[in-house]
Amino acid sequence: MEAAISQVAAGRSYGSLSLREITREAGVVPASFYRHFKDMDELGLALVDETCQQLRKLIRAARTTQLPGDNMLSASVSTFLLYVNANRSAFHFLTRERYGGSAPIREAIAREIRGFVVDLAADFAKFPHFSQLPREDLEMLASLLVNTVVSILGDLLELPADHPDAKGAISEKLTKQMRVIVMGGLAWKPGKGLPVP
Amino acid sequence: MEAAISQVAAGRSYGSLSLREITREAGVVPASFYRHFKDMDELGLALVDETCQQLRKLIRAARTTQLPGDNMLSASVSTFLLYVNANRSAFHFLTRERYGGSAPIREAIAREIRGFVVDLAADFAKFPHFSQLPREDLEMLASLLVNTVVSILGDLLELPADHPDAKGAISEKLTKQMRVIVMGGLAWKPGKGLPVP
DNA sequence: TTTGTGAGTCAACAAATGTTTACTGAAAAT
DNA sequence: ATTTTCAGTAAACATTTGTTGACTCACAAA
Repeated sequence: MEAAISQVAAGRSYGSLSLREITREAGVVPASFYRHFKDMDELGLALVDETCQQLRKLIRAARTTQLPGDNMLSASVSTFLLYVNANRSAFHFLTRERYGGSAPIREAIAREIRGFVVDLAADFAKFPHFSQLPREDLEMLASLLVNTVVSILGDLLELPADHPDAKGAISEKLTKQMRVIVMGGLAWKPGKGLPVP
Repeated sequence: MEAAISQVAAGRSYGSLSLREITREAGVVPASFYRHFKDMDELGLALVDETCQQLRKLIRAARTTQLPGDNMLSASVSTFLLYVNANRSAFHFLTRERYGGSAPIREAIAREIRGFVVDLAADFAKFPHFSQLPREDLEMLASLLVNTVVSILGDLLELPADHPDAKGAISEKLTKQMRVIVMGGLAWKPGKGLPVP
């Protein structure tokens, strides 16, 4: 699994990796692959599972620690970006395979993201200001936030691993964008988007 | 080129396509490939160029036609989604290769997106309300919008080609998200994101 | 102590792949 | 009318690939 993920982090797409390349990098004979996975697809799904499990752990930890406050946004952003830097290859894998992978892999990742969105919407509902909004609107706001983070994540991973000033600019940009979304969300009134004939 | 793009639209990633598969689908012998491209990389870049050129044409047309107004957002969203449906395979290619492709392909697509962002920021600057903001903030808002559209586009393309009600939901969601961003942008004041020690 | 089992090796296989070289014919340029 | 160019073909090549079956061997279970 490490061999596969490191190849992906090095710029290859998972679908173009050959079984033999992976076993070669793992220092093992090709036939050994079948002792662990029946398929390349199975390996891919295992990788999605593992990386998402790690990520969920982080989110859960952040959710219990974080308390609402003034600089909540920039604090969350910087802890998130720190975590990303500590796990670049995992995020590389998820980012590249989110749309680039095979159908089952894409579905698995989409499921995870949908899960994050639902959880985040539930968090929003705890704020008095948002508690009145219908679940649909909360999820629309949550997915806007998540998509923004994911987009910026993609840009971040395209940078070489050590490029501190560009990273600073990106983190600042993400914070601003989240602030825009939050302000827009606070101004949001439900029912304005109904189809008008 | 059509052969390659249709394979990608069918769910394969470009990097996993073989030269022979492409010539086979094109109804041509493998050696003929070299009459047109020296490399698979060259084909890939040609595909990026072509699809982006088409897209730029649409944007330019929309920019001269569209006039600011009440339902500007939902109008732009629905024309855009119509165009996407008329060119699904091109967008499939761009979406899948944006992060999944080889380095030169990713760079080419990133360049195009940056171009869109800059153009959109220039459009924003024409509105009296935005004309005061620094270019950096305008681009931050523009990229927020573009990233949101691109994210939703990814979700849309995962749906089967004919699924009208889900498409309606997605278009409604995108319109709402853009409205949130615009409202947040209107409330935005520059200089609040400065580093506070 | 015997027996299983998990993880690995070796050798082999047909199939598929990228690339080259020499050849063909139609259409365009001269 | 002749020549050049363009796009295609045919055959061959050395590699690489996925997968298999028969084997070893350490170590845990019985």
